[in-house]
Amino acid sequence: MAAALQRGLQAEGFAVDLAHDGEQGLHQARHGDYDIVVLDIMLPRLSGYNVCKQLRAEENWVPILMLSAKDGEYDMADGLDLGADDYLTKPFSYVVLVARLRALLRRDAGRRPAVLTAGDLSLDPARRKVERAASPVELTPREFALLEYLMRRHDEVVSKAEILEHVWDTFDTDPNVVEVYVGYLRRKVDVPFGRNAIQTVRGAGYRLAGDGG
Amino acid sequence: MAAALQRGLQAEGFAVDLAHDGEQGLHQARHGDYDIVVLDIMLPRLSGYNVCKQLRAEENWVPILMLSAKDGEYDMADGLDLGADDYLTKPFSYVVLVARLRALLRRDAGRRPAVLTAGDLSLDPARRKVERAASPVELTPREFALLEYLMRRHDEVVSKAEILEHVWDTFDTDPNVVEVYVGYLRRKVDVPFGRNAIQTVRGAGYRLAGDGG
DNA sequence: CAGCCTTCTCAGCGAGGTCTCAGGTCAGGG
DNA sequence: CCCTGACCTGAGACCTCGCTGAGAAGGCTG
Repeated sequence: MAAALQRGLQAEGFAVDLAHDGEQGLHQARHGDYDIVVLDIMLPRLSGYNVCKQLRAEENWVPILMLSAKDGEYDMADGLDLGADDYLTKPFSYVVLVARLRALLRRDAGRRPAVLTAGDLSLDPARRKVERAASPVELTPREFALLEYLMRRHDEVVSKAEILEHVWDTFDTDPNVVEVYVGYLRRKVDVPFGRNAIQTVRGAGYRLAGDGG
Repeated sequence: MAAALQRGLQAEGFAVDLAHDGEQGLHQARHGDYDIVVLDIMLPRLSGYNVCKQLRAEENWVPILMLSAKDGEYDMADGLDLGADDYLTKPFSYVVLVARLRALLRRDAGRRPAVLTAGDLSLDPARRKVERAASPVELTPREFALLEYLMRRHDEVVSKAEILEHVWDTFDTDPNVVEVYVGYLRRKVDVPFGRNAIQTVRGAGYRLAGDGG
């Protein structure tokens, strides 16, 4: 049945990966950056039930649509309690499945956080969180705005005038304040990690290395 | 009354179908793909009570708002136990009805679990109950609304302006009132338990830690 | 009407963030 | 090798932001 679904969904325009047992599926879900997971309860090696539980325990919030036989050991309430986002019992209509998938994808499209990255440096504008090599970094609002601007233009050389305009919203301020804040940033995201992501381009401005320095 | 409601809601921009008895309503709910169902308890042929029960038994999770006379055979707890998502007793204000409908639609846009959690902090919107580490916490309506909003957006930084818009339904109020209520909340859900779930992000707003602080 | 609860305003305070300044360091050109 | 201009940085003044206690206003209940 999985193969049939795969062909059908691919014809629908989805890109589909298939896992043949729970362990493989869990591994793929962890590392594959999927938009959605379709999870059968009855799986070899590790039940869909446990795959779902495990993913949620790891704070992986990928949308999950569960499938199960009607009289299975687990019922819909269990599935939803475990953190599944939707649930279908066999036999289900293929059309219904696709409709539910689209609904889940639509729902999630709006919430998907746009996280900026440069090497092992990441910045999440919505959560206002910055991480270097998976450890959190605390920034003040001004520092955060500056880093966000540099990351949005990573690999480009950005002049102090541009920075003043976009981060400070002025143009006739002493550019030294930019130098000062670049210094603050370096001491928080580069120096403690032995990196050099924020580079000075003498006479031109600064460049944030796209590979994180 | 049903016809009056239909006209009012249509004026409000909703598309409304009307059923004249329980059996017809059940049939329409089954096949109509509605965003929400408003269900009177007292119906000819099949009570609203039984319509709700039947739909849930069929694993139809369309949001249901129940209406009933004040001293009816069934009370609010019965309705909620049956799987209704919200409940109004007659006489009710039309404005309140619309507000609840919108709240249900909004809530269901994410088909989230009925109970919001963040670590050992939990909030049940339907039952208006909050618990920290399994012990109940008493909140005023305003405090509850604020916590609910923060929990729906846990881990995100939420600005005072957003909070004012969604919890106070204004945008040009002195943001200090938010600070005051955040203070109240902390003294009820964080301080007595030695937690720090509600974090200040200076210059940006507040963040409710997803793991409960 | 009295008492209680809730909401909201206000003003003071203290921590933390921003920015200026001056002196130090460094790169590049003559 | 020295000069010059660009950049870096430590120190500190200033001031904004957020927290809090006090209390007024309004509503609900008994």
